[in-house]
Amino acid sequence: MQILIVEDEKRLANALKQILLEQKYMADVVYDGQEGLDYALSGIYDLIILDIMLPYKDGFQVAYELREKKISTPILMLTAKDTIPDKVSGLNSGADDYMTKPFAPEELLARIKALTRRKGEVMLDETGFGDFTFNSSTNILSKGAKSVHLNFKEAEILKLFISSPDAIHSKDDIIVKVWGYDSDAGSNNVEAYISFLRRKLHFINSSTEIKAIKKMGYRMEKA
Amino acid sequence: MQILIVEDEKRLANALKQILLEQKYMADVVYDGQEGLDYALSGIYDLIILDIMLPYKDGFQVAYELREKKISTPILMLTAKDTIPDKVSGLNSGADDYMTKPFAPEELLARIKALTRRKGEVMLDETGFGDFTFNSSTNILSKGAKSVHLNFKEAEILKLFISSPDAIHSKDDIIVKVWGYDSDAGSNNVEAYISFLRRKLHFINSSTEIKAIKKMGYRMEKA
DNA sequence: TCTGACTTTAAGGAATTTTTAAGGCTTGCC
DNA sequence: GGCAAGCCTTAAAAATTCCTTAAAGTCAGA
Repeated sequence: MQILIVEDEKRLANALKQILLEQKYMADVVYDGQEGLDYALSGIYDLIILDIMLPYKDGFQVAYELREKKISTPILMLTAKDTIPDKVSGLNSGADDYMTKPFAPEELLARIKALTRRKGEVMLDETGFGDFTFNSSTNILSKGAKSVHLNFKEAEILKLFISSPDAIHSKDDIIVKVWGYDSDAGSNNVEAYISFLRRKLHFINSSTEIKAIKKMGYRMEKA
Repeated sequence: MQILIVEDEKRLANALKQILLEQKYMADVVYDGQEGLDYALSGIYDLIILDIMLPYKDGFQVAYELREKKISTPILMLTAKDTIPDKVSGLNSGADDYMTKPFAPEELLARIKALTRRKGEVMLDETGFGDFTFNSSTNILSKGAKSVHLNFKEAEILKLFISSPDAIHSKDDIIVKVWGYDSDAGSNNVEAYISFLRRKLHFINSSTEIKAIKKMGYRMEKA
């Protein structure tokens, strides 16, 4: 997850970067509007944190030009003034959310989460269990040199197991969480996917097992 | 972990409750804002899931009044609209997080976990009697280094004995509770399973005994 | 429209659980 | 001792649950 910070108060900019790094986001910092625009146009960012008061080109202008050029990266505007006019201009110019300074890091993180979630996937990044690692933004499962791509449902199920290790997940549970509460998937759907997952775990030579406990569900276990 | 659901769409409300119950949360459901406020004021909840559009009193208002009254229970707002103004009002009115409908159960659970993490208690389903322990989520019976897996019916019967120690359980009792009211299992079924259980207790070197009391039933006794 | 990735469905076989049934034990009583 | 009643154990049949794979369906992008 790449975040661009465009903020001329260096003190604040660095504090922001610090907060983000602690949360395992990658963050780049630039100090004026023009530079911000140049960087943002690369399109590699997942979110832009954009101050309004900036040298050379203000935040409104940057946001506007970005949208003009069809860059749809979410923008979180920062403003020192808590005035309605500013808010409105911010939203009109293409920002997705705004926040007034000063703000609590908590709030910043909540908003970042909200804005980046919209693109679909959650950003748990690299997690793991036992001897493998799983990158939930690329859905790549790997161990050592070997790796394999998981499709959506495989990934969802794996994330379930990773998120509550040692728990046993019933088929109904898995259906509700992965297929949805009003789906008409049956137990065989789960069985099929468990089978796919096992095959892929085996393919990367992981010794982690997904064990079935009859009438109860499945449980992932380290070797 | 007690959760209050304030949601007027009954279908959704019940689905939510279902999801939560499966995760071993306790959940209460109310269908309008006023009632939601009344319940929440009791302060017994660890989390409140609050819809915005509600009869009598909307979610913003409920959240606001709760915070006014110094109730700091975490609030997870639900909104059908994915608009910035809503998000902002939600956060400003005192919500801790919000989620737009429709949502994946996965996401809901992740957020609940995040919001309630502070009190983070995990429930281990370990019980025991005499010299053995029994994990009722994995159905593993163990003593010291030795352990053995119980199948469904064995586990049900053992749980019966553990739940009311020292009681005498008649065969009819056991049949009703484990096989069901209208089953056609006979006393020999129970005898067979008692036998299986004894063998497994012996296998792990437990000195706990299941004694038969003629014409009456069985009782589990410490050595 | 075709292709390729993903998902669902179906079916046979493997593994485990549950039931059934038959014979053996123990106890108490004649 | 002989017998009956109740309980115990075990093997094997029956039923259920789980596994795997192939084939068919679905859907979005080239």
